[in-house]
Amino acid sequence: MSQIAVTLPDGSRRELASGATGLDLAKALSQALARDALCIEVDGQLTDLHLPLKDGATVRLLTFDDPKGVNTFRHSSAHLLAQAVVALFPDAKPTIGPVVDEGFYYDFAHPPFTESDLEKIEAKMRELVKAALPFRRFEVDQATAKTVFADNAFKVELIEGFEEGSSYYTQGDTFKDLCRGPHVQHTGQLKSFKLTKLASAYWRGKPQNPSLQRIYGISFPKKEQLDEHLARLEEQKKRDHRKIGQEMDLFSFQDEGPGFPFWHASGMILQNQILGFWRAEHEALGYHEIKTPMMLNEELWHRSGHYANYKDNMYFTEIDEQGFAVKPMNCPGGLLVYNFKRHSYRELPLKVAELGLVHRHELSGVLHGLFRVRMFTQDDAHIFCTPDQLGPVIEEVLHLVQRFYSAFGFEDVHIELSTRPTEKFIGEIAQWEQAEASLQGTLERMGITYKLNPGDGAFYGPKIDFHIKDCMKRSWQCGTIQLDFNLPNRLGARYVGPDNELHPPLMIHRAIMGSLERFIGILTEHYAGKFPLWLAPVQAMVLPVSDKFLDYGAEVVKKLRAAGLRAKLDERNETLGKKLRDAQLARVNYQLVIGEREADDGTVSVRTRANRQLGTLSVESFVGRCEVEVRERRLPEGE
RNA sequence: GCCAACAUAGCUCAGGGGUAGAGCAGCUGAUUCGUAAUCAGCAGGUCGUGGGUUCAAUUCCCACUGUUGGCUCCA
Repeated sequence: MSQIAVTLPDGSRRELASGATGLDLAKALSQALARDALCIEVDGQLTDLHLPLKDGATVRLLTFDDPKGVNTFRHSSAHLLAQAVVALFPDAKPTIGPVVDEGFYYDFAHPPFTESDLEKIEAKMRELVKAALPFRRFEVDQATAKTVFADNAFKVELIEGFEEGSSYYTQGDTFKDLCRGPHVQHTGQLKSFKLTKLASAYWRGKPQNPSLQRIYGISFPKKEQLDEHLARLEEQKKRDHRKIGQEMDLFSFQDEGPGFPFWHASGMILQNQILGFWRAEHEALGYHEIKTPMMLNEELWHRSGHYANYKDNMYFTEIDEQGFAVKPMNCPGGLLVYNFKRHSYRELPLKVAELGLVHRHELSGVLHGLFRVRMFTQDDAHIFCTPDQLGPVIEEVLHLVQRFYSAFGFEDVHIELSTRPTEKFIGEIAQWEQAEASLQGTLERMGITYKLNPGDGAFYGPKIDFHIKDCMKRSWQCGTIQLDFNLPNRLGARYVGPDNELHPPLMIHRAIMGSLERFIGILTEHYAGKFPLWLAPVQAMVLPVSDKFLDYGAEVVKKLRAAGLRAKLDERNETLGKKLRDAQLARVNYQLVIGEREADDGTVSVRTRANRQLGTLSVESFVGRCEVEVRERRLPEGE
């Protein structure tokens, strides 16, 4: 047979010479495709372009535009990295080099690398790119594979773990690496890359295994894409909430309390504004707010099951010879309040909110600004209801969550539904299925798109998680709705039904922000510290053109404060330019310049943080304008 | 917790085996200023903590504390 035919994604057929490869197909289609194609999908199987095509196959050429193409590209980049490392450090043993969300990494058995090693490795990689070494695939049986990689115990271990034979790839004459593939055509395609981080990691992630040196990198086909990526990282660094938090005096961390944030006055304004909004939203829906103690008798945590499952993350102490634990969660305390009196079915659904300060002992190495702390405020609520009420209750929470996020400008919300784990779960399967159907039905009725994670639920119930995207396209899991078939039983929660019998209520844990502290961290980076007026710690700075107008300035500030605005007077003996600059750098929403004209007319000259002149306004009309902006919780525009 | 790097003035950072430096912030004074940095002067540090080496340590070594980046992604 001298001809084969393949089907292309658009359904058309293409005839090729027998033995033609994916690359031949790409060449036949277009010059650009021959250059940009990274790998090919043949009957749903990813494979290499240099391999012959099967007659009658359905094929799809993949470029960097396809996520699978990105994967192949970055994976090949990891191999390029390994090749460079081995060339420079012949003793280094490559282990694994997978693709991750932000690029790729490769782990080597080798003493720690230094930053200057990274530069050398990058230079070697560029050399190898220039050489445009082809990737070639070889399939071998296990025994052969073991001889090929006999000098690398890690690879041998991997090979021993494989069910079938294995494959390896060469890049030029001197480098080969065990790999499932596929890979790009040649190293010349892997032009734009950057090694970003050095780290150590354990072989297979287990602390008892040898420690490996991990090198992280990122790569793109085009330099502009790399530059754009690096610019984005730069922007993220500029917006780092730890840096802005320091600049704006929002919070601090002290050696005396690692992982325990100290909230400064400006940061408390953010907290109080957010919580004011939060409370208003909850009150409107008939939530009751409670507050339970930070420390409770250890015996409660045994009964609740937290001791058994969570004690490594809890803080313990002793009071009057009794063991006590600092609460890592609010639910047991909340249930004590629920159990304090008898409840009727007529009270359900009962919605009980708690802004609970919880402490969790996180490993010292994972602490990270406000994003990972050991003490935080959960915007918790527990809803007690009957199974029949589940749908409407969930619908109300979904609306609330979306309204809440949208107030901060988070419109891109991604929702995931996690269902019963296959093993290790409590409760009846029928109960799970009813609840899952109810959650799923509600999501679908509301026309919400969501991702289903079968088996990912907690052992005590299914859950819905909310992920928000910040303006830098980073995703953050914040809100959660978790059904709990466990705790009401463990702690004996009941209500009296219409049948005058006692029944366990269905308990729902839910949070919108998750952690207030972390949410403020996210907001800080999302807004780059340029908070909307309703949140801003300092909303207006009054700037006298000279200290002759300090008295009038004080009068203006007094009026603004009387109207509920957070205003300050810059009393320093500085030039106007200096005061403007400092107010701008302090991210104050409005700069109010006052001089002779304004003092005479009772006005202020208004300049916005976005550097727009609003002209001269009477103090009253400026206040009116701000009141509207605050009431509507208007978001900053184009700053 | 583990691996690595780092810790110098309120902040950002330079320096280096022999009495510690800059810019900004602060204070004092001059200037009285119209939309992103006025000028001059002053003050400010047990160089994270503890130990060791040395005639001498902030600098070199060790430990501790804290911070930073990693520690799920499987050839």
